[in-house]
Amino acid sequence: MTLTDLRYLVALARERHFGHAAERCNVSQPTLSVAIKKLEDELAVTLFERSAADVKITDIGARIVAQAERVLLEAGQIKELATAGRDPLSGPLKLGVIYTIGPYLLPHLIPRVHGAAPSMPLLIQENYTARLAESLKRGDLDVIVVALPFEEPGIVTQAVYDEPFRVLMPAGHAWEEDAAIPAARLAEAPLLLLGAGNCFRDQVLEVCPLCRGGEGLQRTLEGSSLETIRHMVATGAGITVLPSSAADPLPGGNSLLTVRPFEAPEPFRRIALAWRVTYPRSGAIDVIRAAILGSPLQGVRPVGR
Amino acid sequence: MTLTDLRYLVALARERHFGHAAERCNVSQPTLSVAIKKLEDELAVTLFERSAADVKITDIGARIVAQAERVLLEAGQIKELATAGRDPLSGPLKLGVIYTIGPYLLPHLIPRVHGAAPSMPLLIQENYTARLAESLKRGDLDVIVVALPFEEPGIVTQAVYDEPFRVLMPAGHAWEEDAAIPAARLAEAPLLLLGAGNCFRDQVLEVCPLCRGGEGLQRTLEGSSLETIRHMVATGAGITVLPSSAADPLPGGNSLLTVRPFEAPEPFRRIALAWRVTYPRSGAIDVIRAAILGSPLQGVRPVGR
DNA sequence: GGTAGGCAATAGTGATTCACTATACATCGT
DNA sequence: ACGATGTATAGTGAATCACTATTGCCTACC
Repeated sequence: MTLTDLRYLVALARERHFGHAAERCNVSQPTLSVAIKKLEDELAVTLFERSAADVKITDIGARIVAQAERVLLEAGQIKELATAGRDPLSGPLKLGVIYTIGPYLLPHLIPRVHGAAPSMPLLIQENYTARLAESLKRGDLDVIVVALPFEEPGIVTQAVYDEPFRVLMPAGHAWEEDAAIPAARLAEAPLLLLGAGNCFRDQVLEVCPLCRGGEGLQRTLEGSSLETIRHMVATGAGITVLPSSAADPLPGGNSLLTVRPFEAPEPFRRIALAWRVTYPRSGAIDVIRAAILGSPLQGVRPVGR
Repeated sequence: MTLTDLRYLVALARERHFGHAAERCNVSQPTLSVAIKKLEDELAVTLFERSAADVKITDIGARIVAQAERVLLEAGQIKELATAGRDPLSGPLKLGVIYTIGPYLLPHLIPRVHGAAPSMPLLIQENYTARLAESLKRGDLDVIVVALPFEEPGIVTQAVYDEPFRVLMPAGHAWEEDAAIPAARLAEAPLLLLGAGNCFRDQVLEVCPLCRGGEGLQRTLEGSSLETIRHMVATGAGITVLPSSAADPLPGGNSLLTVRPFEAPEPFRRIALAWRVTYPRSGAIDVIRAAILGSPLQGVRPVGR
């Protein structure tokens, strides 16, 4: 029993004439005749009473035809689903973003994606890189925004932008005098840091290897966020390092804080998109990338593909 | 897209492993692999993300699998319908009976059929032979009970029983003296007859060709029934001829009427079943025949097949 | 960092199925 | 009886299906 057979069946039930039904199905009369006979044999049921005068459907035949119509209808739905799903910009996209990017990127990203792909709702999760990687591999996420380096088997990455680091200090801080801060100087002040698991913490410590050893001068704030740290800096609890997208928008409305760039070579992080090599909706990824690059993230430098 | 393809599809969605899914479908891994690829090409959609680690279903894939399961479910219903419909004794049987048999046969027939085939309800229509023939050919009826001769293209008949005719007269009638009545004598009395269209009318007139010419001696009662004629005979309006199944049960409880057989050669009618040659439920016809023969129709003689 | 093992994809082949043309067969109406 | 109409059957070629054998790829292990 194939779907073609069922199509022949309902055609014959409608036309009540083998020749006409065959014509409607664009096949020869014997083809349809044989197919119907095969169906009857397979089901061990007489579906039609054939006579020279006309073709009559049996009771059981009528019931089976009705069921066949249902089958064909449902099968047609498959094609419709496929057509609707062929557009990579249709259907939800599960996006993961690390904690230190989400709050600064998403407010810009979401409306842009919605504008470019209105029928692609974003399902967003913020988390640590490691967790995002897990979810991505499991298939719980489709695309993630992380900082490089990021190497995982079966995962491909594409750099999107570089983002320089800034030093954030309370207004009136001694370093305010300097236009740029040397990285090594971080070891001299109480440095507020995110908890372990945040890749940004590690990147900051890489900028200033002395900090790791300089006992007591850096304070780790477990379960915290850059925003919390910023408030703490404002209260004079210490200084910190922020990515430019988080730091640069600040001075305007916040006179309690001062932002300074690092001295060259300016430390920075490279932000990238990552997805499974096998992920088929590359068009969706392009939209995400474009939306990120279209977002007004201060201080960032796009990375050519 | 075939139903087999869809079966492979849902198996793979369940197993998430080409080899296991193939095994479950009793085919080789390449077979399933190719089939899935063919489906994806046909639908122009990626249904699964394949990687060495595992097989992930895409969003659109999951929706299509759900739809495929619906299709397979409905297709399975076809087989169930066929299995249920394979029994010729299941499903309603549309039975037609001529007016001059119905009232005497059906009260016996119906319970017997119900006993022999409880899941075969009878849909009964009483009518003239010509109307029954029309309905039978159109397919509005499946089997009819008629008097022979009955010849129609595409229709086969099977004699079931012979039924002698009787003379019915009011009690005290002059002919009461005789044990048997010669057919020719019918022309001598006011003969009450059914209207045109009733085959029994014609058969009675054939018994006594003189009656047709003997003007005024026979009266035609249009739109009447044997029962009405019987009442009229009881009131002395004339005599009539009845089939034995209608006449023989009478004398017991009706002292106003007298029944006499004809002289040999006893006129009779041959009652038969008729159905389309193409009608597939021969088992149902056998049940009807057996039920008729099992009915206590007085005076009738079964006709061997 | 090389290698073995697991897994899906591909190649190549044979069997089955599908659909065609030509024709036979059945029935009905003239 | 014969022609018209309509379905079934025969016979053939093409397409599809499913198989075995093999390749290619990735991962994980040593």
